[in-house]
Amino acid sequence: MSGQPDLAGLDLLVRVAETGSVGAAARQVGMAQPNASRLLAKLERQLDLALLVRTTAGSRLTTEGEVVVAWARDALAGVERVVLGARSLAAQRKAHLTVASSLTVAEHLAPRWLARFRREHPDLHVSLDVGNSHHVLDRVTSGRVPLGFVESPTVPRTVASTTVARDRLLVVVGPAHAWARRRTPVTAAELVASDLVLREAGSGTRETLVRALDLAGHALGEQRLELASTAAVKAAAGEGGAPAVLSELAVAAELATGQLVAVPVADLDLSRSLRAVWLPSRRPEGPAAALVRLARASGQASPSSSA
Amino acid sequence: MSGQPDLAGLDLLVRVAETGSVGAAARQVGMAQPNASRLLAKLERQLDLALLVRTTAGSRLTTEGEVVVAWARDALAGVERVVLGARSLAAQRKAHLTVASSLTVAEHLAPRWLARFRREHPDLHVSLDVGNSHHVLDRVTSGRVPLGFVESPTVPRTVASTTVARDRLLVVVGPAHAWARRRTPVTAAELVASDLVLREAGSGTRETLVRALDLAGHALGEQRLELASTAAVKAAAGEGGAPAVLSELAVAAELATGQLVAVPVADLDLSRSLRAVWLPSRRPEGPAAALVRLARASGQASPSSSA
DNA sequence: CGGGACTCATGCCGTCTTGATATGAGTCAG
DNA sequence: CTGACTCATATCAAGACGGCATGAGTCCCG
Repeated sequence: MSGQPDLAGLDLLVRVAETGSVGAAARQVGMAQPNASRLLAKLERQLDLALLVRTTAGSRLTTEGEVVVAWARDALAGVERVVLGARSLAAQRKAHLTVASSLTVAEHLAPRWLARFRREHPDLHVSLDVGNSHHVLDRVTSGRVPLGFVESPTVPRTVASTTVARDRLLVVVGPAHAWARRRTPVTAAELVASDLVLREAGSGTRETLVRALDLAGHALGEQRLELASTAAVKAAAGEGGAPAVLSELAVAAELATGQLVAVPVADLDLSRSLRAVWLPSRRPEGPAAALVRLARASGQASPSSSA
Repeated sequence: MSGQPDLAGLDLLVRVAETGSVGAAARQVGMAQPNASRLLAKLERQLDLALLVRTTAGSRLTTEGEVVVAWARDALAGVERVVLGARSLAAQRKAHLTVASSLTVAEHLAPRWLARFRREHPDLHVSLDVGNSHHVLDRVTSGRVPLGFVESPTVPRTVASTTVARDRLLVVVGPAHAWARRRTPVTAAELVASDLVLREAGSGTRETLVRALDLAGHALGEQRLELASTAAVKAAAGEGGAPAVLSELAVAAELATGQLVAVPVADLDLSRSLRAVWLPSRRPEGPAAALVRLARASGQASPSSSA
């Protein structure tokens, strides 16, 4: 029924939790108090939950409200990443620091870097210039950007680099696919014989796969289903019965919810490193150096809990 | 400027990425095609980005669009958790399986369980009955719910239990606080002497802290700032200069972005286990057993907090 | 070569939602 | 007891949104 709860409503709710007052929350978002009141009432109606205990001296959360706020914070952080990211894509003009980034990095790592970076340097606009690995290396070597991030297995000798994270390609299928229940690894031969779904040529992920297959003495056939976006590949793999090869970063969420299942693979090395790259003559300094440091820090922060 | 991008717009964008067609995406969400077209145009205007390449034979993503879609999926998953969670809170009436849960579990673990559980059993309505640990144990021992989740350090002998995850309380301060730069551990004595911000009495987190302090031979003074919600505690600790004690699950996101900093603590054991509890006479079976299994599985997966 | 089925965009209209304002009731501190 | 705060309700205009009709372009099949 209630398809989409208002983001403004959730935002408001979180602020009420923080300030203890509907009016104060309304002021924070520049909204008139009566409208805030109405919006919160609507939210409660939509969710069919009593979220707030309104007294004439302020508002307190109910137990349910408390829980919903925690969830809402998470959700709002997610859309904040979209907004911040979109700004970084659009703000080429006003940017003080432009960073070239490959698709995988931009999609899965950059949002957190940007969010954190923004807190440390609120006055600094950083812009994202995203393309494939070739594009990134070109931008860096030509000196048009001081820093880039790529997921290539190797980088040319003309640039300096440091590894900020590791990544691995996974073979995934929908839960209904026969391979989902396989315990013995799939071989490279089986893989090329299957009706694999792929990104179009030029994608770094695809090139990594091709190279790995090549090293194992195999080659992809010509007749493949090629889709325009990672999302389309995921959808095809999940719904339909075809296997796909995607970055583990790209499918982490789907693996967690069981929408996709990872298939063990034999005799193929599908790992690669994500590197920061720069011209040796232009070693990162100041903000750029901070960004690299931050990237490396969040890269290794993934395993379980931190000290 | 562009405060809140429409969720409907992001949803639509993701579906366009999956289907390759604006019209098809519109049909999926039950929206007329012209409106979808208009909404997407508005989204592009708001973000100031060209997301789609519209041909008269369908629509393809631009590079920027591709990236935004990945971010949007994450964000949408976040709000989906809110919606699913809210349903589980509200649906007491129609529920086929009701589970009692403490606040910490409900806030930080339940959303993923619910999302995953929903995929495995789409027809099953599970309802969340959240309260403090005492409440949960009461519901379970009285037989009103077949299963509960608590974060107590111990459980009574009258119930059976299994540990599904571990948790630890952290002392956190805002980045501006003096303790943020401390390398030597804070002692229990320092902690009770500080102007600690706390939840109101009755919170499981607070009781764990009190017990740990008690074991170390300390007691909290009376005059404390008590706030009504975890969100308010976080805000007070982050903005103001006061330290707070919160579950590591609760502050994972803030630690990642640097809004809060964890302070090392000496001579206090602040760890606890999150347990599933049930009556020995009513060992979980079917869906309930599946839920416990699932909880344990995601517990030892990555916290990956993110999204 | 010419339907037919698909793609998308534009223009129009009625409705519903939203924002702004005014006001009243209840609580709390000086 | 007054002033500053809390919240809710009512009202009105402006803007957004949904639905429908239409036109232009592409692709495929007979």
